[in-house]
Amino acid sequence: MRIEIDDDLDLGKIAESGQCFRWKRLSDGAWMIPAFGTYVIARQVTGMAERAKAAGAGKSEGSGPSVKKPEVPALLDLSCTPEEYEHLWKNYFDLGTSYRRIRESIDPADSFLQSAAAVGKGIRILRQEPFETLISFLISQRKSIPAISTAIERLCRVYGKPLGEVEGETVYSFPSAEDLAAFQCEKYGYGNAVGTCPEREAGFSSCGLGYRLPYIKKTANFFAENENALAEFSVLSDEDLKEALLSFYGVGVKVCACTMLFGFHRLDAFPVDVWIQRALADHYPDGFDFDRYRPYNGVMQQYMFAYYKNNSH
DNA sequence: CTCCAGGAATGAA
DNA sequence: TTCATTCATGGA
Repeated sequence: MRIEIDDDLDLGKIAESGQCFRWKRLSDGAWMIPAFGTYVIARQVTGMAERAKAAGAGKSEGSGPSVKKPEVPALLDLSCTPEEYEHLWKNYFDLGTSYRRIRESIDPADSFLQSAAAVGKGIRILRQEPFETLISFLISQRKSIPAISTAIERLCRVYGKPLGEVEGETVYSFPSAEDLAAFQCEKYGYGNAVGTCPEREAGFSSCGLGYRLPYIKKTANFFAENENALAEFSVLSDEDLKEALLSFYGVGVKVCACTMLFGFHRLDAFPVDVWIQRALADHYPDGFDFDRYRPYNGVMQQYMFAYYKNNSH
C-alpha cells in the first residue's frame, strides 16, 4: 500500500540515526524493517529530501520573508495491508506525532540547533519494542554500530524465529525474554547448567556479546519471570522509569537514556555520548536549556547527533 | 598487526 | 562524590 505522510520523514536518516540496528537496505533502495514479530518492506517514493534537493538548485525566489514554501508530503510504499498499517506500522513510525512542528519550535536565534535540525530533518523516533531496545543498547556499549548490528543479527538467528525470506536471506524475529532466558552458560554461572554450556553449542558464544552476556542474561531472566514488568514500566513517570532501568545490571545512564527514548518513547530523554558531549561543549558552554525544549529534548539530541556524526567534528 | 567502538562495574582516592 | 582500570570482541 502507499500512503502520503505530510510530515518530516526520511527513512535513510532514521536508519543512520543509531536508534535501530536491524533495518536492512535492499538492492533497490527499499528498507527491510523487522519489528513486533514481523517485518515490512518500506520504500520512500518521493520525500522531503528529494524535494529539497530539487528545489535547492533554484535557491529561493526573491527575498520574500513571509512566503512559506509548501511542504510536499512524503510518499511511503509499504508491503503490508491497510489493516497492518493501521494497527502496527503507523504506530511504529510514530505517524501520530508531528516532527515538523517539533522542529519548527526550535529557537530561531539558535543557529547551531537550526543547522542541526536541517541536517537531521526527517528523523523520527520510532516506537520500538522496549525489550528489544533495552537488550540492543546493552549490547551497544563499547561497540561500533556495525558491530552492534552483527551481534544483534546473530542473536536473532540463534534465538529468534524465522519470519520469511528477503533477497535470499532469512529474516528472524528478535528473541523474546523467554527465548533468551531459556539458555544457560557455565562460563558466567547463570541458570543451572552443569558440565555443559548449551549457549556455546547453540552459538551464543559467537554472538559477540563478550562481557555483556551476563547483562543480557540477567535482564532476560527478569523479564521472563516478570511478565507484567514491561506494562508496569510503561506507565511510570520518566523519573521512576529511569530509576527502574538503572537498577538493571549493565544499564548505566547512557543505555538508560537510549532505552527510554527509543524503547519507551520518552521524547525528553537525552542520551549523552562523546559526540553530544562535544556538541554541548562547543555550542552551549553555559549549559543547554533543557527547559526550553521540554518535553522534546530527545528529538533535539537526535538532530545534534546527526549533525555531529555527518560533519565528523 | 594496531586501534577503537553510541559504556558500565568496580574499587580507590 | 569523581577518577582510573578493566572487561571481550568485531570492524577498519
